[in-house]
Amino acid sequence: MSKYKGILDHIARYVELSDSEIEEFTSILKTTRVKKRQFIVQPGFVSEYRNYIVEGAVRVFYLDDLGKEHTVIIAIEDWFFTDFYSYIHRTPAEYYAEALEDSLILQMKYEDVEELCNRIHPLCQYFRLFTERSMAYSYKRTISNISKTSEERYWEYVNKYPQIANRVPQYVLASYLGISPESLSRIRSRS
Amino acid sequence: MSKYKGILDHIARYVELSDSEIEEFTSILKTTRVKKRQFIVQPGFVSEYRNYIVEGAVRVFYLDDLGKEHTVIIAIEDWFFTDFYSYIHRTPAEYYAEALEDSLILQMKYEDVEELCNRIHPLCQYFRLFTERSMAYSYKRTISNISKTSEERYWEYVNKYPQIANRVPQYVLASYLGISPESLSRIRSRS
DNA sequence: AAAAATGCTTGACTTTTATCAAGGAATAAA
DNA sequence: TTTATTCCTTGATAAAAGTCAAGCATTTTT
Repeated sequence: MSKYKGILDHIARYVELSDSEIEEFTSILKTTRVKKRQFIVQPGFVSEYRNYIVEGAVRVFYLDDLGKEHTVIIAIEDWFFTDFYSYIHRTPAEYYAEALEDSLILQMKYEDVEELCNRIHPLCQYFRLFTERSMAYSYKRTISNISKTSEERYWEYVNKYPQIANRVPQYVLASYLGISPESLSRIRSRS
Repeated sequence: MSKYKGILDHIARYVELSDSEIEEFTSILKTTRVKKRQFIVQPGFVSEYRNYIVEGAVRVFYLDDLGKEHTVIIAIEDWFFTDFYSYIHRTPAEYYAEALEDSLILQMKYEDVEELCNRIHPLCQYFRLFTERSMAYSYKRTISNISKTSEERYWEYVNKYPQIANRVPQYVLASYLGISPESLSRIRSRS
C-alpha cells in the first residue's frame, strides 16, 4: 500500500482532488525516516516543513530556562506536527520535535505548500478546514488547562487517547498535561 | 468612515480582493449592536456566526458544573470571536459570548462564509492564513498555561496586552489566566 | 442621595502540587 | 548476562494556589 494513502485519505475527508492535483501534491512530499530520539526540529533553525506521520510517534516540546521540558504536541500516525510559529513566520524554532519511536514521516516545505495553495483552490480549502478544526480543538485544550485539576486532565486524556497514553513515556505525558512526573505517578497510583 | 474599514484592512493584510469580491464579502456581513452584559452566544444554541468587533469588548467563557467561569477569549476591536467548535461543527454551543461593553459587531453566517470560500479563492486563502496564525498563537498560550506560574502568566499578559488588562474586570482576566480572583489580587499587590 | 449591586482586597486556613532525595524496576547496551 | 541507562515510584517537606468569609470601594440603579 502506498505510503501516501494516509495523507490522501486525510485530505479526502475534507475535499476532492483531481488525479493531476493529487500528483502535484504528492510530488512535493519528501519521505524521511527518523530514529527514536532523533530531532526533526531544533531551536535556532527554521522549521521548514509541515510533517505528517505515516508510522511512528513524535513529540514537540519546549525546554525552559530551568531545563524543564514542556510538551506541546504528542503525535502518532495520521497526525501533523511542526513548530507552527516558526513554520509560518519563517523564524528560528523555539521548540524541539523529537521522535519517540523510529518513524516514517512525510515532509512538505512551506514554500511548496504556499505555492500549491495559491494555485489549487481545493487544497487551500483543505488546509483552511483542517486548521479550523485544529483550532476548535485547541480551545478545548485551553479550557481544560485553565479549568481542570491535574487529575481531571489526566483521566480526560486517557479516555480520549487510551492508545497514546500507553505508548509514550509517562514523563512525556506529564509534561504534556503540565504536571510533574512525580505527581502524575501519584495520580495513577490512587485509583 | 465605513464600519467595514477595519475588517477589510484585516483581510488586506493577507490577500488582495477585487472590488466585486469586496462587495460580495461585505454583503454577507450583518451589523449588530449589543449592550453590555448581553449574550451573543449561549449554550444550547448553535453559534451561527463568526463575529468581528468594530467597537467594544467581548469575552467567551465556559461555565463549569460548580458554577465557575473560565474565559477562553477576551476580544476587543479588530478581533474575531465565536464558539469555534459550535460554529464549525454546527452543534449546540458550550460557551457564552458576553459583551463586556456596549459593542458594535459584524456577523457572518457559517453557510455564507463557506459558500464564499468555495467561490472566492483569495477569501479562502485569507481564512486559511489567518487561522494558521491564530493556531500558532494558540500553541504559545498552551505552553504558557502548562509551563508558567500564575504570576508569570499575569505579567506576560499585562506586557502583551496592557490596554486590555486595564479595560476588563479583574475577575475576567483571572478566569482567562486560570487563576482565582483572590490570587490575582494578591499577585498584583505584591509588586 | 440613598440603596443595591458589583467588583476588589485581605486574612486565616486548607488543599493541591512541586521539589528534593533515594531506591527500585524495566529496558537497552556492552 | 552483567552493566548502564532510563524511567517510575515513594516519602518527607515546601511552596503555591484555592477556598471561605468578611469588609471596603466603586459603580449603577432607584
